[in-house]
Order: sequence, then structure tokens, then C-alpha cells
Amino acid sequence: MPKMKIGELAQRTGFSTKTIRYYEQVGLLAAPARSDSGYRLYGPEDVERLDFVDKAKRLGFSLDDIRDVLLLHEQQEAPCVHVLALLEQKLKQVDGVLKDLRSFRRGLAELHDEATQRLEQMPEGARVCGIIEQGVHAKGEAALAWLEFRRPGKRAQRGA
Amino acid sequence: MPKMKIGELAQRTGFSTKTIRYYEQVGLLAAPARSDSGYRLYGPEDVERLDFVDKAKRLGFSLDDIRDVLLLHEQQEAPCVHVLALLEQKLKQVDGVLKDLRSFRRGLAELHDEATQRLEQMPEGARVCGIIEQGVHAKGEAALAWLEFRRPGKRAQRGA
DNA sequence: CTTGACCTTACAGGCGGCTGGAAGGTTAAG
DNA sequence: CTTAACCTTCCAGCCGCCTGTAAGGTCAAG
Repeated sequence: MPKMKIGELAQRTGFSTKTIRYYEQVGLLAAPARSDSGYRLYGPEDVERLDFVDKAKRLGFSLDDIRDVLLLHEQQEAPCVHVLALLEQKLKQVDGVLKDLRSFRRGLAELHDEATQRLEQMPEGARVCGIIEQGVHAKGEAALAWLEFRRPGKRAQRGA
Repeated sequence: MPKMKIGELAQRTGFSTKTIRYYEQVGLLAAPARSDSGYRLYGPEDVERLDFVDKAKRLGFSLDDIRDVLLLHEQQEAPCVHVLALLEQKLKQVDGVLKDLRSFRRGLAELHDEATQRLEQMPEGARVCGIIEQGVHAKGEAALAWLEFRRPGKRAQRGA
């Protein structure tokens, strides 16, 4: 019995029920089957679809973009030259982002190494955090948030 | 004479003057020097900073995150263990995104190859786009937008 | 047969990130 | 001296993406 109600879908995908209904409203999800009492009934393909949405979102796509991709995917049209060119262009864009991200990663790693060294050169007692330990905790917390990397560990249910 | 007014900074960075003033307002940019007549005067370091902001934005960071990073960077505090652990965690996150992005790229490439083949197997006359040529052009345009890859080719000046 | 967790709709509100417009001052060219 | 392009401040509004709230229906347990 692969039919689940919206709550379960929410749990399985990490989106809130609100968000799922909203996604249906804006066309990211097709209107699902309904139980006799009007409850939405979803199948495993909806989980997949939402997982895709999540991934795409994390890669920085707008809901509009994602909707279009899903649409195109569904109707399996033969792609025209135009669309083909687009694919090429987008590949290049992705490569650009990949490059950025790699250099970013490198920077982060350097920062980490540097920080490790600085920490090791410190006297034992001084191993407290300048930022965090002296009452500027708020700023520390801000620092905590710094690299939150938008939509972090999915299934984190942003409200919770 | 490395001092430029806001318009030039805008041109050099691809942000609008509006946005630059807004960034100052929310603390991403320090209040710059002013000319006698009150015009904002910027130096090359501001170009750099905005380029950083652009990169970070393209990687999905919020303005808040970026502000915090810049702040942390400025005050060069000795990093505490806590922050160090965070760095590690964030490295892992970046690696995760990298993985996603690579698999995404792979998918895109596959799509492209597949599409190329389909196109080649078509009779000469049929090399038109099913989507685009038959009056559903609007949808084609939507398809065009599909992989816009948010904040696309910087210096594109979203308004223009 | 009530309680509480779940579901439904509809519509308002909020936050992040700009963006537009009004009303006015400055500067360089013709 | 005027024109046009630039700059200033301030404040309102918009878009994307949810999120909260009200008012109510359903279902399983006790």
C-alpha cells in the first residue's frame, strides 16, 4: 500500500505539509489523488519528485526553473537545436560554478589549516575562544551561522 | 587616482548603484569616503569586496552570512576550537554540494548526448523544435529560462 | 462519544533582497 | 546658462518563498 497522506510525505522529504501544498499550488507537484474524505494521497514517485526539487533548490534553482525542467522532462519532446545549444551553455555555467566552488573549498581548507596551526602555537590555558568566551557570544553565534550554507542538512525542517 | 563614484563601482562589479547603497545600509560595505559634494568615493578594495560578495552569493550564501564572514575576516581573531570544528563541518558540507553538483553535471551531459543523438536520427526536414516551432513558443521560452542558474553570468545587471 | 492528531480551504503576513520613484543637489559639455 | 547625466536621501512596493491563522472535517483510541 504505497499511498501516504501529506504528513508522511512531509516527513519523508523534509518539506512541511504547508510547503507541499504550496508546491502543488504553484505547479511543482501535480494534484494528487484524494481519499474519500478529501485527503491528498501520495505515492513513492512524489517522494522522488520532491527529492529532486530539494536537490535542485540546493543547487540554486528557482521554483520556476524547477517547474520548467520537470515539465520538459515529462513531455519528452524531441529537443530542437535551440534547446540543445542551451544545454551546452548551461553545462558551461555549471562548470563555472564547479570551479568557483572548488576554489572556495580550497580557501576554506587553507583557513582551516591556518587556524589549526594558530591554535597549536597557543599556550595551554589560552585555548579559549577570543570571540566566544569573552561575552561577545552573540557575535560567536553569528559566526556559527556564517557558513550555514543555505538549506543545510536537508531533512532539518527549517521550522524545527 | 583610484577613487571612483558609485556609478563606476557599479559598472565594474555588475551590481546596480541601488544595490550598492543597499549593501552599505545592511552592513556589507563600510560607509565610504565622501567627496565635498557628498558623493560616495570608492577604491579598488571595494571592487574586490563586491566581487567576493558576488561569488559568495552565487554559491548560495545569504547576505547575513556574507556579512559575518567579512566581519570575521576583518578582525582576524584567533579561532577557538569551536570555530575550528565548524570549519571542518562546513568543509564537509561543501564537499556534499560538490558531489551533488558533479552528479548534476553528469546528468546534464547525458541529457545533452541523448538529445544530440535524437536530433541526428531525425529526417532533415524535421529538424525543427517540437516545442518551439508549433506555436507553443511561450513554453519554449520558459524552457529557455529553465536552467538560468540563478545569478547567471554576473555583470548581466538583472534589470537590463 | 469525546479527545486529539491529522487533514481540508482560504487568505493574510513576513522575511530576504532588492527596485522604483519623488525631490533635489552637482558636474561637465555645448 | 541650460541641459543631461550623474549623484543624494527617503520611503514605498515588489517578487520569491514560504508560514501562520482561522474555521472546519476525519479518524482511531480510549
